[in-house]
Amino acid sequence: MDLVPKHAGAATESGSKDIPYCRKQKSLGLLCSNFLSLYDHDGVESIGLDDAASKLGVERRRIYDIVNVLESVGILTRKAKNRYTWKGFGAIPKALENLKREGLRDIGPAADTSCSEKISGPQISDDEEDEMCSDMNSLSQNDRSDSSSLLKRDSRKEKSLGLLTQNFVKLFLCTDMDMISLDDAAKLLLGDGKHTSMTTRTKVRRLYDIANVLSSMKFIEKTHHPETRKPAFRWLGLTVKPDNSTADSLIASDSKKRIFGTDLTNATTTKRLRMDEDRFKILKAHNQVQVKHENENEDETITAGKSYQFGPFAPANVPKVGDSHDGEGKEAVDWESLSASYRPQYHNQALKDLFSHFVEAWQSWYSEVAGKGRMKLMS
DNA sequence: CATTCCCGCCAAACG
DNA sequence: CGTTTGGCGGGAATG
Repeated sequence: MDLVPKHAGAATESGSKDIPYCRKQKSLGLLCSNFLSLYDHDGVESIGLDDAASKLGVERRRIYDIVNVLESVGILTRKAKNRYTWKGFGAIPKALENLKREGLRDIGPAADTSCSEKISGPQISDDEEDEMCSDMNSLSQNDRSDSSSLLKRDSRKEKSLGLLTQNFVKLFLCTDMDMISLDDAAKLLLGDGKHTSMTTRTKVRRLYDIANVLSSMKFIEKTHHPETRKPAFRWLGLTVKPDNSTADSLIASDSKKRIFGTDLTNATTTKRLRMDEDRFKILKAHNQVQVKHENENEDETITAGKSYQFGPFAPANVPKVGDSHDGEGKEAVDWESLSASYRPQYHNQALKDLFSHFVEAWQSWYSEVAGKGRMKLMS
């Protein structure tokens, strides 16, 4: 067997018409769609990375990328080495809820004792991973007291694609700005306050990756900032409100009502928060970003006029039953481009069916959720 | 030229 | 030690 065909360059004959080599055919976004379509079936519960890689015809490395971001949104969970557990789209709401809560918690506390608190140096914070289950994290703080070990903190997890994804999403869920450019996001989520060098470049690269995946799931969508012609992303997914009545879950938990309530007028200086949120605060102060209040303030339920009517997600059609012929308009999704460029090799045409299934599944899932009236759409 | 972002080297993190 | 995970950045493809 030979290794990967290396990259394009010049299509060295090699039979077959010609492989123009379209970059889009290999994008993470498309791969994500395929991945989702492939595993969103009834019997699926466990997913093997090798299996996924070979079935999707991609290198292992790519699977890690996909899986990491999907896990950040709750669709998957790492079960064991080489093994992931499929949780399904139904797990998304809960995951987002947690992310939002987490995000607000990190930003909320405006209480600051003194005004001079130079938060520099070691970010002791270690983002706990939350999640209700799994997490046998023992407090093994076997530190040798002193004894070197200065540079090298963070077990590396802090730079993970997964965390970046979560923070990126938090930005949308916990902020008032619903249009963010990757560049800004990179600056905001920058875990450092100085080395503004190539670190940002790399971060942006990662954000592009993440954005592609999230876009394929219709969590976000690329747009252009009104004023500036700069490209930015807008959140399409749904947002959940923290608490609500409807006794349903165990544990009272109830009201945390005043979570970061107070008000946005607090000009108090920030305190110490997550390294990333830290930067966020600063930028927030400079710009006019304000944290999102779960207040029922203008519920401007999406103006029914654009393509995304009620469906945060909901791909193409769907509105209701029947009507298989969408009347143009509503550019809908790009199933077109997707189907237009499947895989270069391997005559895979079953994907079309898979896509259909995917859409269908998502739809039913969505209506189920909507029926519960447990979440609320926001823009 | 600038933006997007794929590829895969190679090092941490496990067994 | 081998294997699994996955940062990280070059630089090609695209706009």
